[in-house]
Amino acid sequence: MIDSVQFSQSMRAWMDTFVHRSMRDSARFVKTSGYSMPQFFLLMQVYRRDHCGISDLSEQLEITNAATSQLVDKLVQADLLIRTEDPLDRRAKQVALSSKGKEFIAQGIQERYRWMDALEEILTPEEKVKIAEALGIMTRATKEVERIG
Amino acid sequence: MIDSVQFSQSMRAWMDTFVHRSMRDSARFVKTSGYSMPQFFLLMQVYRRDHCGISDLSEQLEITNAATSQLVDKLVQADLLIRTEDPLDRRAKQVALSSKGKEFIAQGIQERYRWMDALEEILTPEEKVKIAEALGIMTRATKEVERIG
DNA sequence: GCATATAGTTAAGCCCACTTAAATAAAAAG
DNA sequence: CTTTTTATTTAAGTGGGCTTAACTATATGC
Repeated sequence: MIDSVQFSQSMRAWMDTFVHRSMRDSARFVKTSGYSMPQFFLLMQVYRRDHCGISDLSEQLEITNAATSQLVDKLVQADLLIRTEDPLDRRAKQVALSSKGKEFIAQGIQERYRWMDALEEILTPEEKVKIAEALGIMTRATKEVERIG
Repeated sequence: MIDSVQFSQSMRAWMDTFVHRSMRDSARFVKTSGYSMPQFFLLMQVYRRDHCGISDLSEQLEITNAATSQLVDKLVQADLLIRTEDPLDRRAKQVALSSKGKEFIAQGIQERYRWMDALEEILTPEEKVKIAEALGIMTRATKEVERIG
């Protein structure tokens, strides 16, 4: 029981600070980049899936196909996305990041990692080992949860 | 050196899954709530600071005072915020969450914690202890970083 | 006390994301 | 081969967030 309480408390405290930080940093990065949040989210989706169709994206982003199509179109025009016909189904389109798009996302992720470097500097080696182990456990567990339910 | 590599890798893997999850969950919650992301962010800011002025919020959200004023006004009308005159400086306003606003934010945070409960169920007691310790270290370190630079 | 700076609001207007409805075109079903 | 379903696009229209510019009201500095 004590384990659970400690776990919950430390987890919540961590989430509060971490979510706030990552949201703020992402928002700042996107704003200075000149692109919009919806555009960024869409690009992140494509990044995570490597390539995908319009309907996939609509489902993930929970917007209509029409909205996705328009959003994608702008990003294609901005040279961040490449849109090609799916050879197996000529109705469908395959969307993928262009090199410019990849670079953009890479920057966004790097931005996200920036403070991690700062964090690393003030941690002792023993602390790092502990954290690495714990995060490994959590990442695996999260994937497990995602898989099950 | 090996510590650092392991630390970085586990940290990045964790951030990837975690940021994605929390962003998606937040977006979904906000969408179903009927309010907008900017409104949600503003409310979260107020929540984090307990109460604050318009200019404070503008600075945090990196938008103009005019935008903040309008956003706040809508949230006051929606009964999520309470706006009062600062007694020490009658030009300034104090903005705080109403009970409805508090409830809304509480829901948002709870949503964020929901998967954590699922996570907890599949972890062993020993794993929980390790994680609690590691997250405690990280939360303190993050605050330290924030304080310094 | 007067000039200036500061906190916030209001108004006008722009842009963008989003929706619905209609259209196109290809695949699947019968 | 015709009908129906599926994937996407286009067009029209709505609403919201944001900015700039102008305005009000209070505080501060000389």
